[in-house]
Amino acid sequence: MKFSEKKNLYDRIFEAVRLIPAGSVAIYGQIAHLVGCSPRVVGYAMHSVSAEDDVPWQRVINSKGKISFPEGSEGYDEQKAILKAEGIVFDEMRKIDLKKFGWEGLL
DNA sequence: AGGTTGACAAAGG
DNA sequence: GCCTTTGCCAACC
Repeated sequence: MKFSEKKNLYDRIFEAVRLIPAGSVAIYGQIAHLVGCSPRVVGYAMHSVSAEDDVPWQRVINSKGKISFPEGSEGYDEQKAILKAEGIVFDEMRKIDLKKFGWEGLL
């Protein structure tokens, strides 16, 4: 029994994202694998998340280790601020070192 | 009911 | 290392 698969797919994705510990980040593909669907759906679900939801969507980034928002946008700035507050470090290219902060999942 | 879109990923050129 | 193509699956129009 992994997650509440009785719920909708989005809810499963949200739960998976909630499992990400502070100070770590996960890529879409990882979440997708956890819930058993394609990364696109994860991205769509993230966009569907509301501020009222208790989902740390900011800890979910793309496989390049970068924030999936266009730089200079509100979402980008906010997400970067939160991640920095959680201890995530950005390099010169504004990328996150997945070697250190990459979430190992349920490993 | 059907076509398009999407905060993506992996492989190929 | 960058751009293009393919796969992917659910939500949205």
